[in-house]
Amino acid sequence: MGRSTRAQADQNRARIVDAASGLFRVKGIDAVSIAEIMEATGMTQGGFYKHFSSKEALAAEACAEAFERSTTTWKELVSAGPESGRTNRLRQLAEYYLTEKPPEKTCPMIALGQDAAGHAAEEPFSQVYRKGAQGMCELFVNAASPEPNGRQREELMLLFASMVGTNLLKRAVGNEPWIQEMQQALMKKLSCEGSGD
Amino acid sequence: MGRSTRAQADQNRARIVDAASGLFRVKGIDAVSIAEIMEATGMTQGGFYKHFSSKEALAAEACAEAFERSTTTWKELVSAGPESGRTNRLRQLAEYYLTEKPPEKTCPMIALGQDAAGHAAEEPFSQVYRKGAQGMCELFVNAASPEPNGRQREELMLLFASMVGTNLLKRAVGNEPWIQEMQQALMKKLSCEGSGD
DNA sequence: ATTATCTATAGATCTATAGATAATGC
DNA sequence: ATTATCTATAGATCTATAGATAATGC
Repeated sequence: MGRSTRAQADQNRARIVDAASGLFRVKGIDAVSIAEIMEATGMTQGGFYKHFSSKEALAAEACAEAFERSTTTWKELVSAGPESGRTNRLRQLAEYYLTEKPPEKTCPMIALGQDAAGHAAEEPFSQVYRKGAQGMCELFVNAASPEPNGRQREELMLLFASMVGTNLLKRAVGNEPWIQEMQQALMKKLSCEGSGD
Repeated sequence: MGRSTRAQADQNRARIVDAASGLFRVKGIDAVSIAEIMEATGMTQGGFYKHFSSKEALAAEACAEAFERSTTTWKELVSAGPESGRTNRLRQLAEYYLTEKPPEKTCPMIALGQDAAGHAAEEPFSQVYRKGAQGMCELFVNAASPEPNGRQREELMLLFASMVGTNLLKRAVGNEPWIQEMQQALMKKLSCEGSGD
C-alpha cells in the first residue's frame, strides 16, 4: 500500500477524529491508545502523526466533534420538531437526552468532564469543552422561548443541571430503581412546567 | 529499613488508601501510577503488593473511603447542624456540597463517574460506587423530613440531580458566569422551597 | 522465624519518530 | 518528486514479581 488520494486522506483524517470521539467518550482519553484508534479506522499507528501533531491535538478535535454532533441534533429537535410550545420542546429535548444510547455516543459533558477537569483552562481541550457545554446549556434554556424572563431562566438552568446530573448518575450506576425514579421525576416536572406560568 | 510494627504497617496501609482516594479523584484511576501513590506516602512501589492484591483492589477501597468521608460529613451536617427545619438543612447541604474544595476532595460521584461507567456492574469498584451514590441521594432526600411524601420526594431527587450536575459542570468548565448563575438559581430555589408546602 | 519494606527487573504497554514503500500529482 | 501509509523501533512509562534487607514478634 502506498500513497492515498488527497480526498481519501482527508476522509481518513475525519474517520480518525470520529473513532477517537467515540473511544474517548467510552473509556476516557488516557485509557485509549493511538494504536487502538488507528486500528478502529483500519489503519496502522504509524500514519497518525501525518494527520495530528499529538494525541492532545486529536483530543481537542474529537471533543469538538462530539459537541458539534450533540448540538446539531438538539437544534434539529428544537426547530424541525413537529410539536411546538414550551413544554413540548423541553420534554422532547430531555427525553432524547436521557434515552439510552450506545456508549460511544454518550453526552460529551458527562463523558469528558473528568478529562476537562484535568486540563488547564487555557488548553485547547478545555476551551472546546467549555464552549460546547455552554452552548448546550444555552440551547436548552432558549428552546422554549427565545428570551425567557429571569425567573423562567433560573428554572430552566436548574432543569438543565438536573438532566446532566441524572445522566451522569444513570451512566455510572446503571438503571437502578432510584435512578428511574429520578428520571421520571424530571420528565414529570417538564410536563407540568408549561401550564404553570 | 526493615520490617515495621504491625500498628505501623496498618497505618501505612490506611495512608495508601487515603493518598489513592485523593489522587484517583484528581486524575482518574488510569492516570495515576502505583509508584505515584506510594511516593505520596513516602514509600516505594515495591511494598504495595503486600497490602493489596492489585491496583483494582485498591481502587475499590479508595472509592469506598471517598464515599464514606462525604457521607460522614453530610450526616454530621444534618444531625449536628444548629439550624433545623427543611429549608435550612437542605440549604446547608447544598452550600457545603458546592463550596470549592481542594481537587483531592472532589465529590466522588462526579470524580469517579467515568471510572464507574468503565467497570462492569458486578465488579467491586462499581458496587462501591453504586452503593455510595445511592447513599448520598438518600441522605439528601431524607435530610429535611424522615419520610417525605411522593411529591416532595420527587422534588428532592430533582434538586439532588441539579446539585450533581452543577458540580460536574463547575469542575469541568470552571467558575464561568453561567455556572455561577446556575449555582445561584439552585441556592435560591432551596431558600424558597421550605415555605411553599 | 517471620514479614514489612526496599531494590531491581521482567514483560507489556504507549507516544512519537525514522526510514521504507508505493501510489498520486505535476 | 511528493507524500500517505506502513513497518520497525527508541525511550519512557506501568503493573506486578523476585529476592535482599533488617526490624519485629514469638
